[in-house]
Amino acid sequence: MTAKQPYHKGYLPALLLKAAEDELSENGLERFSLRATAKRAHVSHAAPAHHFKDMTGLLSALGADGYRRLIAAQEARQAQAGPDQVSQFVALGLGYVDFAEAHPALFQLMFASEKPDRSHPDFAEASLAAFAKLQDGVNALYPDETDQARRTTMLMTSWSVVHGLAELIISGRATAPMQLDARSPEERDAMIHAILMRVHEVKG
Amino acid sequence: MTAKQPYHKGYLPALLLKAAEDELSENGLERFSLRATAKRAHVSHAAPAHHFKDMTGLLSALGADGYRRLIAAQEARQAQAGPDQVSQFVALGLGYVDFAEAHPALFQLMFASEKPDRSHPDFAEASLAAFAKLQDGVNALYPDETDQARRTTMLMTSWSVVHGLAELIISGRATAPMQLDARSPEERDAMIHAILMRVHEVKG
DNA sequence: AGCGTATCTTGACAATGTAAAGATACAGGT
DNA sequence: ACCTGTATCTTTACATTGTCAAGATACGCT
Repeated sequence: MTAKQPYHKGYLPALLLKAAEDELSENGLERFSLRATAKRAHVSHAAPAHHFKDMTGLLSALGADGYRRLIAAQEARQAQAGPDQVSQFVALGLGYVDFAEAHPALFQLMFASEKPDRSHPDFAEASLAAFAKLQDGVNALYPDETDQARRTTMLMTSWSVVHGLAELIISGRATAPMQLDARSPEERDAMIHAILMRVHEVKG
Repeated sequence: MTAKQPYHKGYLPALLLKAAEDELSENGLERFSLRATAKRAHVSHAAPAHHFKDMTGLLSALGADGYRRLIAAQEARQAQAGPDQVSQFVALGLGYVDFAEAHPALFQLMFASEKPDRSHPDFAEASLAAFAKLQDGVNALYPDETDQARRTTMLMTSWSVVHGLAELIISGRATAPMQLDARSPEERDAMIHAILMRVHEVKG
């Protein structure tokens, strides 16, 4: 029984995903390193390749998990929102920004990066589910006979304003010029609420 | 007179910036390489350091130039728009999206990257000028007695929707799910126009 | 013409992602 | 119990990257 433990014990994939996310949170997406991730998981630098082929494979799995947690963040907001369709729809936007603020680097990986493989089954399925949820939320706001082109336009508009707000916040573009960080969470939520309702011309 | 030309001739900084932008356009921001940029400019890999200290220095200069060209794209739209303040404001948004579509990687470098040094004088001045232009456009829409908090909210909203649209387009997130690329430029412009006017409650 | 500085090249270094080969653990059959 | 094959992990190696230091060349100035 020697003191050195030559091999790793435990379920490595989950440990690597956790290590990768910690690495992302601390160093950001642009300084992400596969070897540093392996080191953080107390494994050799080539160990990840046996579970996720590439760095692409690891980041694809991590991104897929991110989409599932994005949906969870939205559902958390929906759970504490009013039952009407407008409140439920606004909750989608609030959860979207919540997630981006809580996991900025992961958010960038999911939406603005070419590192993950978007055709990877796990990633594609998860991202489509998140998109479908947004699409359903928009459709619920309009009667069945609404023109399809108009639906698409409103979907595009809603997604753009929420996504843009999230991007500007996490990239720091919104902090210095307009002290958005000085606003209280309640003010922020009220602003998102007002914007989305104005975009959709609903009275509330 | 030997055939080999040991040293480079010409004004290197401009050549390097051009090479760096070509490199960005072809490979994207995440695969950008300083050595490849130097090779493209037919210079040794250490030559850029004498004009722009770092890779950070080069990308900061490139980003600053990007902001100046972003303003130019907006002014080009303003030149062919109506003289009223609403049309002039909408032109800012159209030029913003024009620039993002024409130079996606440069756009990401400018807004969503930590590679450039945002405290670099040239970069900071150019980015502030672009922001000020947007700010002036929003302020022109509202009378002088308008509440400052409301001004900030409307600025935030306008920037978010236009920036989000640009991000979703250049990252490819808007193409597959809603065939945005299938829409004609006129339809795209009309959509941006309608969105911005609705956000600002102006009649037109 | 000579000197000093700016500009550019060459060489070296550590860090990175990936592939190949070696080492260890483990399951299943006999 | 033992052997064998496979999965898992490590080690080694390689090409590429950004940065630094040192050497080579060009050019302005006196």
